[in-house]
Amino acid sequence: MDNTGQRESPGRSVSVKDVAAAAGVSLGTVSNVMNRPDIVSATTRDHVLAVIEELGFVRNNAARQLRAGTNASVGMIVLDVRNPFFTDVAQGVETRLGEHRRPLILGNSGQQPERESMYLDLFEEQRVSGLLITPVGRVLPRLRRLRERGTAVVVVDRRIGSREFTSIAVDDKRGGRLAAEHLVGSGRRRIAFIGGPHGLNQVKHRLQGAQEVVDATPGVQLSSVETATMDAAAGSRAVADLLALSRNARPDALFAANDLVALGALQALTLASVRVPDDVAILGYDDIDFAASAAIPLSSVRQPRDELGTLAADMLLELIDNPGTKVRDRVLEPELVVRRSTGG
Amino acid sequence: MDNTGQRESPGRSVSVKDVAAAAGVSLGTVSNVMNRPDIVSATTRDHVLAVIEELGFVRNNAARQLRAGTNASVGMIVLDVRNPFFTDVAQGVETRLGEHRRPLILGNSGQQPERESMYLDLFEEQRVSGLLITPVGRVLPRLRRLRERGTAVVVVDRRIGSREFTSIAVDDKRGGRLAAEHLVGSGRRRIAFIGGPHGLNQVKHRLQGAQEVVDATPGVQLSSVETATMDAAAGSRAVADLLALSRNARPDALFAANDLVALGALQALTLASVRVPDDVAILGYDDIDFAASAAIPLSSVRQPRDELGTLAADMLLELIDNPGTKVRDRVLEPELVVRRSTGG
DNA sequence: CTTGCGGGTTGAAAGGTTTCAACCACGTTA
DNA sequence: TAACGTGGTTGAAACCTTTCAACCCGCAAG
Repeated sequence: MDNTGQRESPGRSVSVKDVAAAAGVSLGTVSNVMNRPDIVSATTRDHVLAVIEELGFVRNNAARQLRAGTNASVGMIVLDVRNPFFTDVAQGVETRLGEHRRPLILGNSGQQPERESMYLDLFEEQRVSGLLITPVGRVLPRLRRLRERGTAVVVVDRRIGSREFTSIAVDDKRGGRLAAEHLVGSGRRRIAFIGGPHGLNQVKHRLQGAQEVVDATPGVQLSSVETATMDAAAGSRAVADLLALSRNARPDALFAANDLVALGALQALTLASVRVPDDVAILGYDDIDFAASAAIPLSSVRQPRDELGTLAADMLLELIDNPGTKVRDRVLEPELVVRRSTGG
Repeated sequence: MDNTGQRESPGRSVSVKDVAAAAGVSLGTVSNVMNRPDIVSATTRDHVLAVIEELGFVRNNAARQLRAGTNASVGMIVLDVRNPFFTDVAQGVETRLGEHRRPLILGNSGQQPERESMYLDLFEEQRVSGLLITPVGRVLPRLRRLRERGTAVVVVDRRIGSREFTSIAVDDKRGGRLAAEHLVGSGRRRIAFIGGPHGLNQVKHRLQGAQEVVDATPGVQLSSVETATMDAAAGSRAVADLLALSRNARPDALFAANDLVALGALQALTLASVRVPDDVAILGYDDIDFAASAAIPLSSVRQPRDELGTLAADMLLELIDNPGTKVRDRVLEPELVVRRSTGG
């Protein structure tokens, strides 16, 4: 009550009880000041607030959550924080959630199921009120359980086949078709797809879309190099493999499953003095900001990533506020952006 | 006890009490199974684990934390998630923490003091065991309070003048000198620094370093365009301003406070048909992965970002395990990477 | 036969908040 | 004058886990 504040003993921290004592009110009143300021008289309210400030009281969230049973935070598990596509999406989510005073807790699976699982544990134990996830491993049972517990779940950038969970994604098959049509249309005949693992739906569908177009066009062939991850290094390695092929077996176009892979491929090709787009065209996916400023500006299939983020957040908020909302499955359209790497 | 598991009522979730009842043991034993498995007999342990699994019990972290008084999580507040430099650092931190089974909760201030403050509130209420922060606003008092409460604090990528907090950073003044020396050495005479706000120490020191070199070299002048943020858009805008200058007042070299700004500047110059590096040289900072693959590969002052991340994590862990550790102030050395944008 | 010991287990307290029924003081209405 | 609201405030219960002293039981030592 009369200590000088500064030298707070590091052991125990100030609790509502201390505040109540110092302010000469009951414990419940202090709580009311923080949670329903309107029902407490102006004078006591101001007084209590002053005491709180003076004592440096900070509510213990664990206790609050335990009693109240709710946690405002939302968890998000992304595939790869180092991929600007995901940070852009996360950014969109974060700002929208921020408007509703909900913190976003970001977890990075890095495409590893174990890490994804670790973050699921964390969020589940934490009882977050909502979860946004771009799944890697077999997480459907976990998600079901989460939802049974009352956690809102939105699957991002991937369509869960069984319309079981609300999801938002960009039409990957369509993106694959756009890509292939463009490459074929500009005269390419031997297309190589680079990306992986094929277990990821994003990858699979983009490849499928391309395959459809190729199948429908005589004289064009599509091969595929499966990678373990989707970063620039993987792109470079894939190109190394392709360059090992005999000259006329080599592809004349690369379709990369994302821009990082494409940029890696571009670098490797340049290093090997292969001319882009003359000898080989390159087409990426996502249209991250860096695609436009690449050595050879990169053509890419653009995903509306801001929209993806804000819409995902909106759907999640809706689901949190109104758990009865029925499952929705929004699909956004990708868009082809032609630049120099494909001869634009 | 005999419900089919699947149709768990969505209201109340399974608690230790339920597990204890179902397993026919006491509540304390269940807790022991989870926290000190070694002291409980193998048979009961296995049995309890089986029941846990069957009932889908997930410990309530709020209650655990309240009672145990500890939270394994570590919070980190970065300046800008969309800047690959920071995600690279965060990545390093995350993997190192992961090895110690500590989750990392990432908050993004986006260079906005209010958001920084919001995340500080969050982490403080959450009673995280450690905090990594690249500060924007005036947060010293907050940090002091945090530490008084027993939270380990490490300041990242910025040196707090008063050796009050453990910190790790890269020598920004040195970086500024390296940059200026290189530009001056390759014959440039009118250098413009782009970045901001100058309130950020990173920015200020890089500018100071450059200034020192310029001051020591007759015939060379340094001007500065202050920006509100440090993204590509800011770089483009700054260039627009510079291009408005009369032809012979224009700088012949740009030193950007980070690579994003540099890339933005590069794009704007290209668009305006200014030749890089012939008419204007550009030098960035950070050496993010995309610098090398830019249209004109970007020279840059490289910061050892992986090291920054892992060392920061190490220092924090040390501080958590051993709160008495005395304040340290590590400074890493930047390194100049010359590429084509400065005529390499 | 008693005592001591040690591995397992139990039961209850404790932790800090929110919530809610009860209560109070003080006008207002019948 | 009695009954009734009403705006504020109170006190205790409840949330779910961890922790720790106490206890139990079987066995070895004295």
